[in-house]
Amino acid sequence: MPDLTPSSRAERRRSTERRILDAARGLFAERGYERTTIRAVATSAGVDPALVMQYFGNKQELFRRSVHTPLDRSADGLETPADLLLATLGVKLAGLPETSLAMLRSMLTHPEAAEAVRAGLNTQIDEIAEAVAGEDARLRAALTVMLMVGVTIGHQLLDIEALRDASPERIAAVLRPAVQALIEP
Amino acid sequence: MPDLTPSSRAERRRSTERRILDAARGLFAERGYERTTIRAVATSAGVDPALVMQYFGNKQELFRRSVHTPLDRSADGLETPADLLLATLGVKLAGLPETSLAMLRSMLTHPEAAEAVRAGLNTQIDEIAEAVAGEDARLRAALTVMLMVGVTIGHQLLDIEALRDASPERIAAVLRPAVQALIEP
DNA sequence: CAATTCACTCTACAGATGTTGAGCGATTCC
DNA sequence: GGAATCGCTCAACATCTGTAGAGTGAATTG
Repeated sequence: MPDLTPSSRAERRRSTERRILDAARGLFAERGYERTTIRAVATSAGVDPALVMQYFGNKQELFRRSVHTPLDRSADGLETPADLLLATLGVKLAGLPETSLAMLRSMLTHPEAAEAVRAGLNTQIDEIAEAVAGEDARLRAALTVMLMVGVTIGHQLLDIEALRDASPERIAAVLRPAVQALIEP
Repeated sequence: MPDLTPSSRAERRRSTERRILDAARGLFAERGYERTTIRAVATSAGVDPALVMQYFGNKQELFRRSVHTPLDRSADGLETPADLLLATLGVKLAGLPETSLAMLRSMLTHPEAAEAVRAGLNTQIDEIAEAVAGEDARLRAALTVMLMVGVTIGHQLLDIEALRDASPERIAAVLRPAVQALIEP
């Protein structure tokens, strides 16, 4: 059912590598790091488990590569002039990229995911803090970011009804005054 | 080093059961469900792994019992008249009970923990929604709750610097206007 | 004090997991 | 067209996991 052309060796390699990464990313996002097995990834990619190892060496590295976002600046290191936060939240609620879902899902139980998320969030916090005046700038930025994270978790990972039933626009609208209260002392 | 009195059989039983539960709770809170092994719990409690099984039947049940909060109403089913939210947040930031930490830690990767947390949060949301007027009551309540969860995760589980360095009072103070903006349309 | 109960440990098993090395067969190179 | 390359699979490993059953010795009971 995929492409019928066996194509060249190099192409095939890239193709299956991508299939493995896609499968891994999906499973990491859905189940988190520990519950995702090499075998499950291999099966989902239609490949032998040993091949996964050959390609990525170990599970850790597979996770890193799955979760790596090449140039997608909007994914995690967003460009946030204080109020566009809500726009990017809209994006997040509409459907966070699987790389981010995978890291969010694993961040509480997998040390490396935790570190990656921590680093990403701290970057965001610093960026936002610059746009905020006052002594509490970093604190306010951090609280704003964790508000976004909390809402995202409730919506995307925990599937809280009250959030699932609301449109991203409505959520953003309700959230706006709260965000303003946080970043505009 | 513990009590030297071997005491009665019944006492000893309760005592070691509590030791096991304490050990389990601590490990679940620290590592989450999957990374916590029966053997680690047993070792930490100074007991044979088989005894843990004998006492609790299986890991799932051990988790349930570890995480069960007997009468601690302030833990998760808080009594929230809309503004006392911040007071209870203060409690959370000062040090969430380990039962809650264990569930929070595991909620993204362990289905049963997810369900328990979802149920607890929905209860909170309902309680808060009653105190909020307007069409968006439940949505506003949900966003408020997820704000709290987000901040708690950042502070307790991810150890975000900007939050770690701030006192609970300061956090509550900065948060107040935002919460008001959410629950007072 | 003899019999029994019972908290507790030892040993072991079955299954899953990450990981490895040998090998096969088609593609590529000269 | 023969040799080398290389994507890929097979079979197997060592380890760790949750879990079960038999047994032991001290507390309890009559």
